[in-house]
Amino acid sequence: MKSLKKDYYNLPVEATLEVIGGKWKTLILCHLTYGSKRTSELKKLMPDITQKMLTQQLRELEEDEIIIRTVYNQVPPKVVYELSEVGETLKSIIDQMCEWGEQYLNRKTLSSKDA
Amino acid sequence: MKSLKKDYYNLPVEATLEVIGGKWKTLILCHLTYGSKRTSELKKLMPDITQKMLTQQLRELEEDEIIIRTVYNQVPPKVVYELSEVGETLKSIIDQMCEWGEQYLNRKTLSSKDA
DNA sequence: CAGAATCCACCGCGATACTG
DNA sequence: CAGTATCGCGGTGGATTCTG
Repeated sequence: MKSLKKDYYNLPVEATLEVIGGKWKTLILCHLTYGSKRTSELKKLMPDITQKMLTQQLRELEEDEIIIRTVYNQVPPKVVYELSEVGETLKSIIDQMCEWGEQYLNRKTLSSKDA
Repeated sequence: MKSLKKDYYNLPVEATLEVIGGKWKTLILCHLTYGSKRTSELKKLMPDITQKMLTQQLRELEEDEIIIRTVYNQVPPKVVYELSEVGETLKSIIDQMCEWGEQYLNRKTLSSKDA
Protein backbone atom coordinates (compact mmCIF):
# COMPACT_ATOMS: atom_id res chain seq x y z
CA MET A 1 0.00 0.00 0.00
CA LYS A 2 1.17 3.47 -0.80
CA SER A 3 2.41 5.08 2.38
CA LEU A 4 0.65 8.18 3.53
CA LYS A 5 2.27 11.32 2.26
CA LYS A 6 1.78 12.89 5.64
CA ASP A 7 1.05 11.29 8.96
CA TYR A 8 -1.25 14.09 9.82
CA TYR A 9 -4.02 15.84 7.98
CA ASN A 10 -5.64 18.98 9.18
CA LEU A 11 -8.86 17.15 8.51
CA PRO A 12 -9.41 13.47 7.77
CA VAL A 13 -11.39 14.46 4.71
CA GLU A 14 -8.06 15.26 3.12
CA ALA A 15 -7.31 11.56 3.13
CA THR A 16 -10.51 10.96 1.23
CA LEU A 17 -9.59 13.60 -1.28
CA GLU A 18 -6.18 12.08 -1.74
CA VAL A 19 -7.78 8.76 -2.59
CA ILE A 20 -10.67 9.79 -4.82
CA GLY A 21 -9.57 13.30 -5.72
CA GLY A 22 -7.81 12.40 -8.92
CA LYS A 23 -9.21 13.88 -12.08
CA TRP A 24 -10.85 10.69 -13.28
CA LYS A 25 -11.04 8.54 -10.19
CA THR A 26 -14.58 9.26 -9.12
CA LEU A 27 -15.74 8.62 -12.64
CA ILE A 28 -13.92 5.31 -12.77
CA LEU A 29 -15.32 4.30 -9.40
CA CYS A 30 -18.74 5.34 -10.56
CA HIS A 31 -18.58 2.89 -13.43
CA LEU A 32 -17.17 0.15 -11.23
CA THR A 33 -20.08 0.41 -8.82
CA TYR A 34 -22.12 -1.21 -11.57
CA GLY A 35 -19.80 -4.18 -11.60
CA SER A 36 -16.31 -5.21 -12.64
CA LYS A 37 -15.02 -3.92 -15.95
CA ARG A 38 -12.28 -4.75 -18.38
CA THR A 39 -9.83 -2.06 -19.34
CA SER A 40 -11.34 -1.69 -22.77
CA GLU A 41 -14.81 -1.41 -21.30
CA LEU A 42 -13.75 1.44 -19.07
CA LYS A 43 -12.13 3.11 -22.04
CA LYS A 44 -15.37 2.93 -23.99
CA LEU A 45 -17.34 4.28 -21.05
CA MET A 46 -14.94 7.21 -20.80
CA PRO A 47 -14.15 8.26 -24.34
CA ASP A 48 -12.31 11.39 -23.23
CA ILE A 49 -9.74 9.72 -21.04
CA THR A 50 -6.43 8.76 -22.58
CA GLN A 51 -4.95 5.33 -22.24
CA LYS A 52 -2.18 6.75 -20.15
CA MET A 53 -4.42 8.49 -17.68
CA LEU A 54 -6.70 5.50 -17.40
CA THR A 55 -3.83 3.22 -16.50
CA GLN A 56 -2.33 5.77 -14.17
CA GLN A 57 -5.50 6.44 -12.24
CA LEU A 58 -6.25 2.73 -12.01
CA ARG A 59 -2.78 2.07 -10.64
CA GLU A 60 -3.22 4.67 -7.94
CA LEU A 61 -6.61 3.34 -6.96
CA GLU A 62 -5.04 -0.10 -6.78
CA GLU A 63 -2.20 1.14 -4.58
CA ASP A 64 -4.72 2.68 -2.25
CA GLU A 65 -6.51 -0.67 -2.19
CA ILE A 66 -9.74 0.78 -3.48
CA ILE A 67 -9.91 -1.49 -6.48
CA ILE A 68 -8.64 -4.96 -7.33
CA ARG A 69 -6.83 -5.70 -10.53
CA THR A 70 -7.02 -9.21 -11.88
CA VAL A 71 -4.84 -10.33 -14.76
CA TYR A 72 -5.77 -13.35 -16.81
CA ASN A 73 -2.72 -14.92 -18.34
CA GLN A 74 -3.96 -15.45 -21.82
CA VAL A 75 -3.62 -14.11 -25.31
CA PRO A 76 -4.94 -11.58 -25.93
CA PRO A 77 -4.48 -10.25 -22.41
CA LYS A 78 -7.50 -9.69 -20.23
CA VAL A 79 -7.47 -7.46 -17.18
CA VAL A 80 -10.46 -6.89 -14.96
CA TYR A 81 -10.97 -4.20 -12.37
CA GLU A 82 -13.45 -4.31 -9.53
CA LEU A 83 -14.13 -2.56 -6.27
CA SER A 84 -12.32 -3.99 -3.27
CA GLU A 85 -13.96 -4.39 0.09
CA VAL A 86 -12.69 -0.96 1.04
CA GLY A 87 -13.81 0.38 -2.31
CA GLU A 88 -17.30 -0.86 -1.67
CA THR A 89 -17.48 1.41 1.36
CA LEU A 90 -17.24 4.34 -1.04
CA LYS A 91 -20.36 3.26 -2.93
CA SER A 92 -22.70 5.32 -0.83
CA ILE A 93 -20.67 8.47 -1.37
CA ILE A 94 -20.35 7.84 -5.09
CA ASP A 95 -24.06 7.17 -5.41
CA GLN A 96 -24.92 10.38 -3.62
CA MET A 97 -22.55 12.34 -5.80
CA CYS A 98 -24.28 10.93 -8.85
CA GLU A 99 -27.70 11.80 -7.52
CA TRP A 100 -26.63 15.26 -6.51
CA GLY A 101 -25.28 15.90 -9.98
CA GLU A 102 -28.61 14.95 -11.52
CA GLN A 103 -30.55 17.26 -9.27
CA TYR A 104 -28.09 20.05 -9.79
CA LEU A 105 -28.40 19.75 -13.54
CA ASN A 106 -32.18 19.72 -13.30
CA ARG A 107 -32.09 22.81 -11.16
CA LYS A 108 -29.88 24.57 -13.68
CA THR A 109 -32.11 23.55 -16.55
CA LEU A 110 -35.17 24.86 -14.76
CA SER A 111 -33.59 28.14 -13.72
CA SER A 112 -32.43 28.81 -17.25
CA LYS A 113 -35.97 28.18 -18.45
CA ASP A 114 -37.19 30.76 -15.97
CA ALA A 115 -34.85 33.36 -17.41
CA MET B 1 -24.53 31.60 -12.62
CA LYS B 2 -21.67 30.13 -14.55
CA SER B 3 -23.02 28.48 -17.62
CA LEU B 4 -22.39 24.81 -18.00
CA LYS B 5 -19.29 24.07 -19.99
CA LYS B 6 -21.11 21.30 -21.76
CA ASP B 7 -24.81 20.70 -22.12
CA TYR B 8 -24.22 17.03 -21.81
CA TYR B 9 -22.20 14.91 -19.44
CA ASN B 10 -21.59 11.24 -19.98
CA LEU B 11 -22.67 10.92 -16.39
CA PRO B 12 -24.34 13.46 -14.13
CA VAL B 13 -21.66 12.84 -11.56
CA GLU B 14 -19.39 14.89 -13.78
CA ALA B 15 -21.45 17.92 -12.90
CA THR B 16 -20.83 17.22 -9.25
CA LEU B 17 -17.13 16.92 -9.89
CA GLU B 18 -17.12 20.19 -11.76
CA VAL B 19 -18.67 21.91 -8.77
CA ILE B 20 -16.76 20.38 -5.87
CA GLY B 21 -13.83 18.91 -7.76
CA GLY B 22 -11.53 21.87 -7.32
CA LYS B 23 -8.37 21.26 -5.36
CA TRP B 24 -9.57 23.00 -2.21
CA LYS B 25 -13.32 23.17 -2.62
CA THR B 26 -14.32 20.16 -0.59
CA LEU B 27 -12.07 21.32 2.20
CA ILE B 28 -13.62 24.77 2.16
CA LEU B 29 -17.12 23.33 2.15
CA CYS B 30 -16.13 21.03 4.96
CA HIS B 31 -15.26 23.99 7.13
CA LEU B 32 -18.39 25.87 6.12
CA THR B 33 -20.60 23.00 7.23
CA TYR B 34 -19.69 24.03 10.75
CA GLY B 35 -21.04 27.51 10.15
CA SER B 36 -20.26 30.69 8.27
CA LYS B 37 -16.68 31.87 8.21
CA ARG B 38 -14.77 35.04 7.50
CA THR B 39 -12.02 34.98 4.91
CA SER B 40 -9.32 35.20 7.53
CA GLU B 41 -10.88 32.36 9.48
CA LEU B 42 -10.82 30.12 6.46
CA LYS B 43 -7.23 31.06 5.85
CA LYS B 44 -6.30 30.06 9.37
CA LEU B 45 -8.16 26.78 9.05
CA MET B 46 -6.28 26.02 5.86
CA PRO B 47 -2.70 27.17 6.41
CA ASP B 48 -1.46 25.62 3.18
CA ILE B 49 -3.79 27.42 0.83
CA THR B 50 -2.60 30.64 -0.73
CA GLN B 51 -4.61 33.81 -0.67
CA LYS B 52 -5.02 33.60 -4.39
CA MET B 53 -6.35 30.09 -4.42
CA LEU B 54 -8.67 30.72 -1.52
CA THR B 55 -10.26 33.67 -3.29
CA GLN B 56 -10.39 31.84 -6.57
CA GLN B 57 -12.04 28.73 -5.21
CA LEU B 58 -14.51 30.80 -3.21
CA ARG B 59 -15.43 32.74 -6.33
CA GLU B 60 -16.12 29.60 -8.26
CA LEU B 61 -18.23 28.15 -5.48
CA GLU B 62 -20.13 31.41 -5.42
CA GLU B 63 -20.68 31.35 -9.17
CA ASP B 64 -22.03 27.85 -8.88
CA GLU B 65 -24.34 29.12 -6.15
CA ILE B 66 -23.00 26.72 -3.57
CA ILE B 67 -21.97 29.41 -1.14
CA ILE B 68 -23.11 32.92 -0.36
CA ARG B 69 -20.68 35.80 -0.03
CA THR B 70 -21.71 38.67 2.16
CA VAL B 71 -19.73 41.91 2.23
CA TYR B 72 -20.03 44.28 5.14
CA ASN B 73 -19.23 47.81 4.06
CA GLN B 74 -16.99 48.84 6.86
CA VAL B 75 -13.36 49.48 7.65
CA PRO B 76 -11.60 47.17 7.96
CA PRO B 77 -13.54 45.11 5.44
CA LYS B 78 -15.42 42.07 6.58
CA VAL B 79 -16.52 39.30 4.26
CA VAL B 80 -18.44 36.25 5.36
CA TYR B 81 -19.02 33.03 3.49
CA GLU B 82 -21.73 30.53 4.19
CA LEU B 83 -23.41 27.59 2.54
CA SER B 84 -26.34 28.45 0.30
CA GLU B 85 -29.50 26.43 0.21
CA VAL B 86 -28.04 24.39 -2.61
CA GLY B 87 -24.78 24.12 -0.73
CA GLU B 88 -26.60 22.67 2.25
CA THR B 89 -27.68 19.78 0.08
CA LEU B 90 -24.02 18.83 -0.19
CA LYS B 91 -23.64 18.49 3.55
CA SER B 92 -24.49 14.83 3.64
CA ILE B 93 -21.89 14.04 1.01
CA ILE B 94 -19.25 16.16 2.72
CA ASP B 95 -19.99 14.56 6.06
CA GLN B 96 -19.64 11.10 4.63
CA MET B 97 -16.39 11.99 2.98
CA CYS B 98 -15.07 13.18 6.33
CA GLU B 99 -16.17 10.01 8.05
CA TRP B 100 -14.78 7.82 5.36
CA GLY B 101 -11.43 9.56 5.64
CA GLU B 102 -11.30 8.88 9.36
CA GLN B 103 -12.04 5.22 8.93
CA TYR B 104 -9.58 4.92 6.10
CA LEU B 105 -6.84 6.45 8.20
CA ASN B 106 -7.66 4.15 11.09
CA ARG B 107 -7.54 1.17 8.80
CA LYS B 108 -4.15 2.22 7.51
CA THR B 109 -2.84 2.77 11.01
CA LEU B 110 -4.00 -0.66 12.06
CA SER B 111 -2.64 -2.46 9.03
CA SER B 112 0.75 -0.84 9.48
CA LYS B 113 0.74 -2.03 13.07
CA ASP B 114 0.06 -5.54 11.85
CA ALA B 115 3.10 -5.45 9.66
C1' DC C 1 -8.74 42.69 6.24
C1' DA C 2 -9.92 41.20 1.69
C1' DG C 3 -8.58 40.65 -2.69
C1' DA C 4 -6.74 42.04 -7.46
C1' DA C 5 -2.82 41.71 -10.52
C1' DT C 6 1.67 39.90 -12.21
C1' DC C 7 5.07 36.72 -13.24
C1' DC C 8 6.53 32.13 -13.92
C1' DA C 9 7.98 27.33 -12.32
C1' DC C 10 6.32 23.16 -12.40
C1' DC C 11 4.02 19.00 -13.64
C1' DG C 12 -0.34 17.12 -15.15
C1' DC C 13 -1.79 15.47 -18.97
C1' DG C 14 -2.13 14.58 -23.96
C1' DA C 15 -0.08 12.74 -28.32
C1' DT C 16 2.51 9.44 -30.24
C1' DA C 17 5.13 5.38 -30.82
C1' DC C 18 6.52 0.94 -29.16
C1' DT C 19 6.29 -3.88 -26.42
C1' DG C 20 4.50 -8.56 -25.07
C1' DC D 1 -5.77 -6.15 -25.61
C1' DA D 2 -3.24 -3.94 -22.03
C1' DG D 3 0.40 -1.37 -20.85
C1' DT D 4 4.99 1.36 -20.99
C1' DA D 5 8.06 5.16 -22.63
C1' DT D 6 9.11 9.51 -24.22
C1' DC D 7 8.46 14.27 -25.41
C1' DG D 8 6.45 18.61 -24.81
C1' DC D 9 2.69 21.96 -24.28
C1' DG D 10 -0.49 24.54 -21.35
C1' DG D 11 -2.59 25.78 -17.48
C1' DT D 12 -2.65 25.31 -12.45
C1' DG D 13 -1.30 27.26 -8.71
C1' DG D 14 2.58 29.55 -5.83
C1' DA D 15 5.17 33.93 -4.53
C1' DT D 16 5.04 38.54 -4.49
C1' DT D 17 3.41 43.15 -4.84
C1' DC D 18 -0.14 46.61 -4.79
C1' DT D 19 -5.02 48.66 -3.69
C1' DG D 20 -9.11 50.36 -1.01
